[in-house]
Amino acid sequence: MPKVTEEHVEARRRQILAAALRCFSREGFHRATMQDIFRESDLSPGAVYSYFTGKDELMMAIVAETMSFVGEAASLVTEPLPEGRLRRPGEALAEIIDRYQDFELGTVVERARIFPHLVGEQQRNPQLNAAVRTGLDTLRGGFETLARAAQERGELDPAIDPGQFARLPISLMQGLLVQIGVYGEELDIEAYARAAAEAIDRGATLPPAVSSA
Amino acid sequence: MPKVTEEHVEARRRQILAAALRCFSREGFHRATMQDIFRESDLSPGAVYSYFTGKDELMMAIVAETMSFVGEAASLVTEPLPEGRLRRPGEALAEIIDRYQDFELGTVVERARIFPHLVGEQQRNPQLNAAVRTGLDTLRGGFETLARAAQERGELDPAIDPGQFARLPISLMQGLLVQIGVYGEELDIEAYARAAAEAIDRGATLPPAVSSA
Amino acid sequence: MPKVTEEHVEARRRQILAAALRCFSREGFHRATMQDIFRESDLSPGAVYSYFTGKDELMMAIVAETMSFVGEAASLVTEPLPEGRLRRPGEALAEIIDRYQDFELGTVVERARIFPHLVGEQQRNPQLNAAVRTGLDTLRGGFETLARAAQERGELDPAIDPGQFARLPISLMQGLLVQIGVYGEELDIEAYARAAAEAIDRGATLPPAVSSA
Amino acid sequence: MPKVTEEHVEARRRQILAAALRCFSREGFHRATMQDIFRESDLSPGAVYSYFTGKDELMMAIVAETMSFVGEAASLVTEPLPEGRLRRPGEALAEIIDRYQDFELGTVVERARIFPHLVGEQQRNPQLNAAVRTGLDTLRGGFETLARAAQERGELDPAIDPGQFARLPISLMQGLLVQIGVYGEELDIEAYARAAAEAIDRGATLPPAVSSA
DNA sequence: GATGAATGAGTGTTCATTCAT
DNA sequence: AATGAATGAACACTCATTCAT
Repeated sequence: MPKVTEEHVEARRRQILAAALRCFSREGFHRATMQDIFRESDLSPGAVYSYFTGKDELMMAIVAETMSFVGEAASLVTEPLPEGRLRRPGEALAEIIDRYQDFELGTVVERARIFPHLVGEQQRNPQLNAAVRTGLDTLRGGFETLARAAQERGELDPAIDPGQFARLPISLMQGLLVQIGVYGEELDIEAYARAAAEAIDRGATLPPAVSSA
Repeated sequence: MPKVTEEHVEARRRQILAAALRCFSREGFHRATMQDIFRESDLSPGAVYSYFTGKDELMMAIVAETMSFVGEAASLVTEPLPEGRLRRPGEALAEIIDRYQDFELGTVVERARIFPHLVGEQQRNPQLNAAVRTGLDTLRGGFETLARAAQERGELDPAIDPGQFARLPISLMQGLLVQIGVYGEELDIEAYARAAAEAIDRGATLPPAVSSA
Repeated sequence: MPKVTEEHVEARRRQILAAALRCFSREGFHRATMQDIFRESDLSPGAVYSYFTGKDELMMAIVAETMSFVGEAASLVTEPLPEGRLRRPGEALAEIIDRYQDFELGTVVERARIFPHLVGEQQRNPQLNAAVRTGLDTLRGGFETLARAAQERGELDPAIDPGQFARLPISLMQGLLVQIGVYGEELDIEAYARAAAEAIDRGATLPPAVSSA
Repeated sequence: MPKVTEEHVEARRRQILAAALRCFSREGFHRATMQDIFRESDLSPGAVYSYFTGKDELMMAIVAETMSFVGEAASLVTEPLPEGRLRRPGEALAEIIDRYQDFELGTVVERARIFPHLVGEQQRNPQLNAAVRTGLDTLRGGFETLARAAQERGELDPAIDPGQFARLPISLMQGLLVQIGVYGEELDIEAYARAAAEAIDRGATLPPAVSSA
């Protein structure tokens, strides 16, 4: 029965990763101990080590899971809406934030609190840095495309440099994560998303009034 | 000659803090070892320990120095310009970014790379979290004041919630730091500052054209 | 099988305590290093630290074991003999010395060589000092009781102050330990015990014979 | 002026030794730090190191000073009284205790509290052990001589083994030091000395009354 | 002579990992 | 497959000692 076993293996890996996420998000990658993870997962050292080669692999698995969100976000950004048009940049940002809340791994606050540790790790791991750059570049490229399209539609000031502009929604996402890390559950993510989308699409929200004139 | 000694002490402390900043920003607070700092500072363990009580104090000194920038930024935000008017929010953001580059401690990239480690630390240290919250709340309050003033001057859409809006320039600063962490020297901070200021003040840049009409 | 595990734990703790006793008795509490104890116990640092929280606990465990002898001695002193009478003070002292040799922890010489280190520790640790005082006060109280009883039986000069007198058998025990520390195996403990008992009970053993003459 | 300098040197050495005694007696030889001694002596490291080669020499100087008391005691024991007779053993013990209180080095309690540290040191330093043995053997030899003389004078039970008996006054001195270490100033040394002398000379104090009859 | 900043070997302790059961 | 006792390299930190001033 390879299938049953495989499912079991996958379940165990999930159980361990969930425990690792909680520990890493609470203490950081380097301060969390394997003991913490053994305790949090209710598993013995031997058990954990039979599913992962060690702490590094656990870290990287958490990192990969988190980064998969960036990839998902990047593909979401440039995907046309059902009605055929591309999203406005702020609209895309709001949707990314929305999806972030439904992401499967742990809770929103836990995921947000992993973020600075991921950045810290990426700063000292060239391989990881390369992966992050690629992900961010793709995402930024997507927002740049949306910005150009919005400019073409007359929804965004044509004087704006779309390449620089495209960094801003990314920053607003990153800043959101940092602020969730600070304020926890108290932060109103929906309100933030609306304000952020508005600010990014501001040039866009007015012209409709103009074009109706 | 107390002056000479005091200067010497201060110089040594600077030397050690600079080394600590480099180490912490490269490796993170918990991964950087005291040995790293001894090596980086060209000082022996005993020497370092005669100026600081230990790793924690070194961390906290770096944290405090970094946080002092938040305080400085907060007071800058609400300070009226020479001509008497308050800055527009984006204008204030651009100036904060500007000042950040002139901050005395280490290089811009080193300071930026400390940022995620500071966030990670603050997430698990309630005392530090309280300090960060206070700092961010003050800064946000400042931006909120600027936003209201801009609305009163007719430069910002009155439909905007100034409380939520005020989070955005802060996010744009935080996102900038994260992106410097990723892209290092390659990131064009000036261009980012211009784009960020524009986006925040967008409602403001158009009306002049409108009012001139 | 919790029993097996519990036995194993207890055995390991004994093994470590025995090693610690040898090290502490040879080098003193503060000069003995944990490395010494790892070597002496044939255990790794991690193993030792999984049974004891650190050097302090090891010290205190040795101290407690040693002090338990004082408690045992105190209760022995005032316990009536099978034939119903109380011991003469010197008799009680001899029995205490006797029991000391059968005490379970380490060898007689090792235990004796711990003694000055225990005294040194007690001199700078108020909590330990309080415990030692209590123990000694009880023991002295016991000898005082025996002295009064001997006086009543006409075996001890009634001019003697029993409170002061009661310090002397304690000193003879302490002095024995110090001299074992100096002379090691060469010291004839039995002969010492006989001489000490005689000296303490002298008023008791001779005068009856003399006065009857 | 070699004389002035020599005096100065001697004064400085005294000052340092006094500080060292206080530190060692408070913390023990191995727990007291050189920093403690610099602070206690109001001298800089360099100053202390120009009078003593290091901590070991300081320890040995304190030890020597303490041991010189043993030598003094030994010669006192066998020295005939002005009236020509030898002291009774208990009489000699009382006088030793008396002299101990007038000893020049530090206070009585400080000297007493050095004692266990000295014993601890002697247990691990063969050279020091040899010196202590020699001192104690001489002292014991002295008491043995007094005991034999007392037996010859009919003041001490001839059945007593003078060799073993001679250990007892030494133990009573050692026990006194230990108990001063425990009880500090509260211990009534005079009362202890009287009780101890009586116990040692017990056979002696009664017969004179008998023989005079 | 005197100072005290500096050294660096050595301390107590932790924790990722292994492997006999 | 699973356990958890055990390992040992690496860590933060201390302190006896030196030496440029």
